[in-house]
Amino acid sequence: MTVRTRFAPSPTGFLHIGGARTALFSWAYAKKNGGQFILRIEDTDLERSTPEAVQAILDGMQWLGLDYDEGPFYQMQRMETYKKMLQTMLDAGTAYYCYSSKEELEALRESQMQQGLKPRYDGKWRPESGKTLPAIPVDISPVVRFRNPQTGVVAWDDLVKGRIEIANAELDDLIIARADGTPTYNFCVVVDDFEMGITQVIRGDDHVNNTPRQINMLKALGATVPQYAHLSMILGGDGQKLSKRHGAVSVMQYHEDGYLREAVLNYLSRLGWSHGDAEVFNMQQFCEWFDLDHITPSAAQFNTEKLNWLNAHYIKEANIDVLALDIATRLTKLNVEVSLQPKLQDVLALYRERTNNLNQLASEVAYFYALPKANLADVEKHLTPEILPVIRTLSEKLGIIDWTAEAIHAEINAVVAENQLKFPKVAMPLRVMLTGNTQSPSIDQVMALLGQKLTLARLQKHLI
RNA sequence: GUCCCCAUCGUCUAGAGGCCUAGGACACCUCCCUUUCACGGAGGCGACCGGGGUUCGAAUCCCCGUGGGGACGCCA
Repeated sequence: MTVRTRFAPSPTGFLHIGGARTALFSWAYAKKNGGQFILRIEDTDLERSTPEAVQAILDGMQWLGLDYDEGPFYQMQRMETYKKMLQTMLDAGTAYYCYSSKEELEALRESQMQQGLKPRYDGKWRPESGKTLPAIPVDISPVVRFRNPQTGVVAWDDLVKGRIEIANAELDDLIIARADGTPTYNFCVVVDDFEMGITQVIRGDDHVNNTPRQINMLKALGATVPQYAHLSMILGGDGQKLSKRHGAVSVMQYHEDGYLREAVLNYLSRLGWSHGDAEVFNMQQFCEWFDLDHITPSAAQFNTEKLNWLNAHYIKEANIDVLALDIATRLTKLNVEVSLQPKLQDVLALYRERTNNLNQLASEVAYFYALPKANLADVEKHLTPEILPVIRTLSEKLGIIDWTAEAIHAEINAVVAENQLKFPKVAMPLRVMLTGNTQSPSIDQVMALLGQKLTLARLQKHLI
């Protein structure tokens, strides 16, 4: 049987890091096994689903390069199918109408909680042989409930967590269609996973408790039960759960914040999954290696430091033209217009090894295209009255040489020797004057790249 | 409260009874390189939650604690 996996987010917000990892693992599992990966938008919650969120999820998937073979399917467009299935179950007696009001159920829940019981439906409207159902109230439109078995156990061999068994006695008759007739999550999932022929359901840990109910419904429908793999959650850097209020961040935010998709992908791959000592690998390699056997069942904490390290690695490895395109965009956001000279690719070649972030890289190279403003403390510290004459002499000599890093280096060396100075004594003021910074690559290389004209002009400004 | 899940360095993890005086990676520290800051190179610090079993032998298996997390919606 060919492998078919799916990613089924609800469009109530952006694609966050946990969802992205779930999608990544499902995607990789399909790729690894030559199967299909399906995207399904679970938008049956009219209250909270938004088209913006749908778009945000699609954008996130695209940025990460998680392409799907089928979909996106939208559950709201599949109502006919759900209604048909609902009727089938009603006819078969595996589902029934329930006229209990919300208030009634609320009261029930409360009293059960007080008694220290697990809150659950009391089965008031559950048809039973020999049982007389209450009179149907006229003012209540009914919900539909699944008639869950009351005895025995539901068990499955979770591909991540191992065997899990739950007594049916722990389960109650869940609502599968609301009073307005729309089906609920647990029912749609079951119908879709069944009809879409999903073979492995890879999803978040928080669905473990839904699994036994879904298995029971699948069985009631006569469907083959897929395999399940429940991924543990990703905790924030502080070890706390991620939520809208606490640290949950859109994957697109990582793009904004200067991360390369390759770094995010590689990082996410290693969160909860491993392949021996392998740390750095691309997605092709990942798809070859990926398996469910090496997923950790415990929760993982997000660690920005390691992401940064991977980001540094991928910045070094990136195709220089692709990198230049990205950095040019970021420079534009900094109101810096990239000119033809010096070539951005050359600048990046000199700078890319020194950073772990694209935004940082952009701001570090900005001075090539816009006049830098050195901070006062640096100016005072390095542009001393003693050194300025030396720089002036150097500046004059620089005006008449071949503009190569070697020649520049030789000139600096010459003045350093003449004045019996140390190299940094001259290099530092040059840095401040030319880059506005006290940190840069070799100053001779910077000057070579900046060009003779710009270099002399910037020096001149400080020598007046 | 009830049910379910989890537990190796600060963090991500390797580990399927002897290969473990527990390996790798990030971070941290030291040194080297050096034209500043990085990069890079070489070292270092650092963990099997506790207690009982099982076994010749347990990080690995079992039980009990403890701690953490999840679920208990006409949300997904």
